Amino acid sequence: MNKTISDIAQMAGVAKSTVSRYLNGGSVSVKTKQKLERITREAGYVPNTFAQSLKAKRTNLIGTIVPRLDSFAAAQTMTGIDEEIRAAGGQMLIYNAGQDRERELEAMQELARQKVAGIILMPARVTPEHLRIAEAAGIPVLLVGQGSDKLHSVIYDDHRAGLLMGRYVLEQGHRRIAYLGVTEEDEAVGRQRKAGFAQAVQECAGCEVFYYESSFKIADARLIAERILEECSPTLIVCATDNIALGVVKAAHIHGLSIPHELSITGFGGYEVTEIIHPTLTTVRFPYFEAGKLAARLVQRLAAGEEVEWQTILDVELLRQESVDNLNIRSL
Amino acid sequence: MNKTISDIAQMAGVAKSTVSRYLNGGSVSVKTKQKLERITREAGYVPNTFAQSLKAKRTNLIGTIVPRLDSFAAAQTMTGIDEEIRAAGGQMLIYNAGQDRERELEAMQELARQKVAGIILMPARVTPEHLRIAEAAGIPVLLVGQGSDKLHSVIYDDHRAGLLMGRYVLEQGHRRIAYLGVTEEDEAVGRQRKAGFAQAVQECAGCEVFYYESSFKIADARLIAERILEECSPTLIVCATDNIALGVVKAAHIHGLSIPHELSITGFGGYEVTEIIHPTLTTVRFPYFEAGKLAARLVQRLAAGEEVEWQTILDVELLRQESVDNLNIRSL
DNA sequence: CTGAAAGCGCTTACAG
DNA sequence: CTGAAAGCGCTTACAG
Repeated sequence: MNKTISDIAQMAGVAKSTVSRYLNGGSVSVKTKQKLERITREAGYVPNTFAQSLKAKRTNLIGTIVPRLDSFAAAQTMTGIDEEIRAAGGQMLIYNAGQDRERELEAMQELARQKVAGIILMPARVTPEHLRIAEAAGIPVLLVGQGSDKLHSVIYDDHRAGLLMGRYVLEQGHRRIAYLGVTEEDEAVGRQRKAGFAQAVQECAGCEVFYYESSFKIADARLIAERILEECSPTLIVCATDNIALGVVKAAHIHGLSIPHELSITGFGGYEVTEIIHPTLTTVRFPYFEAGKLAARLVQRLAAGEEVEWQTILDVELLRQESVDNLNIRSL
Repeated sequence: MNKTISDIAQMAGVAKSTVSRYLNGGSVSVKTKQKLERITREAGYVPNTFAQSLKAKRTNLIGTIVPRLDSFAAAQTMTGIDEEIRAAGGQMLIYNAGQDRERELEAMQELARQKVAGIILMPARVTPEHLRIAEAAGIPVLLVGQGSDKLHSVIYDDHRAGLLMGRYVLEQGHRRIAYLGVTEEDEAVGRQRKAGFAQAVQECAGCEVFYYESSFKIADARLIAERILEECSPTLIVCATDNIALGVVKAAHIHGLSIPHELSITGFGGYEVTEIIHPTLTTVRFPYFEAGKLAARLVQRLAAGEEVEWQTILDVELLRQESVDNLNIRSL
């Protein structure tokens, strides 16, 4: 029922190859061009993508592997990737790894098998298997959010994010602080943010910091927050992500602690919800959307065989909102 | 560099067709089966999906068209669809329509062209063009969230949602209420929710309701909330979605109104954030994830040529949380 | 159970 | 500028 290139060729009285050339912008006489233009339009011709890909051995698909579909960061990044790829006439194929490393690796193989032009990966951690599969895939693999010395990447300046936040809260006079981080297996979120924060602390005398660890889940963060409040009564809890901060905010409300006067709280991420809640959450904005757009551009250039910068570090921005008390003013 | 079926055939000393039959579970002798098993494994053979699809004229891809990637409802639905399709050995191809009807229609055509096995569509509104394209596509199209008398659908009981919420807030003694809805072009969210609410109001004497309209955006809702507060000072604002409710909550905070004592607020949706904010938001839970799973099952059955129920209505559940004041108790 | 052959719809050198 | 031919990797009747 769908017209093929042969049908068109027959209707136009030319050879299939001429139609193909016309379709792909090859050299065709003005006359046949006009004729073909009319006929393909009238016949409602649409090329069969499988046949095209089978022959050309490539697609305009970019595979995107996300840890989960329902996270602010993933959604923003996907939106950015999609926008950019669509503008270039391509298409984004999303693979949900469900926060499971095995599925992440499977996804890479599956996408390679489908001959996507490139893969954008948002891993929690880059393992040797990732590198092995990426190499075997034979197509460009670009990392977002985590770096690697073997793969191209777009990353955030997590260290600076931690530093900015650390300096800011110290400026505000906080000296008894809990840092609620995540596993150091996560280089970006677990190590770098914490290291940046720790550096700020080192620059300042007489500051006491208590380090804790949570998963990325709001509910888990909330439980640990309860323990923190019991164990060390800080004036401030610095949380490694906005979601963790939300869990801590929840715990504070349940304990009847007023934010920021009885407990200050900060996050990292710049999720939309941080501006919605009351008080608004002081955090560091990460340019997820921009990272997605950039990643899409880079992976497309890699797919085209172009040279591309090895690693791009995107800048972050401190968002001073309402959830941090200024202890200097108070003590005046 | 990738092995083909011919390579395998040659290595095994059999014909290509035998290899193909083995791969597709056709009748092969135990002996050749074992041989082929070993050889395909050792050679790391992976079939070329394009060649398969070209020949078989079908894929195991299900296209999903979402209005946006970064919404709670869309994310939950996609996660459900993905989980179910993956379990069945298929794959989900996501298309982001960016809340643009034109792009939604284009996406349908594009997916049809790619010979996906079926399309799951989450439209804001079903137009005649949708129906025309769906028919021309020649593949099953299933709607989620909006019904139609021409297409299969999975919908929510929006009318009952409105009714449950209406009855509940009236029970709590509210008699001066603002309803902040959305355009009636949206049959489900705009018309049905409001109609259910209006029915509850009709069952109750002496209740005054002021109807307003907003877009789906938090910022817009916030602006309209300001107007509502000035114009009619209700004890309660019923919002057509949780996001709209968040905008109203924000406006209340800015005006220094305490929730729920000075202003009660409700939403619809059951977004995760409603349990995070303080006070928690009274809302109606919509089973987005379950809808996604069901939609995936149904569209796959349709793709297999099976008979499927025309429309499935999923039930909703009132979540009584903290954002509605009980005026009865107070007046005692 | 197995093989030879045709063909899915397209692209790409190669002649002319 | 145009056409005939080969081939991408697979599946599917059809014989045997």
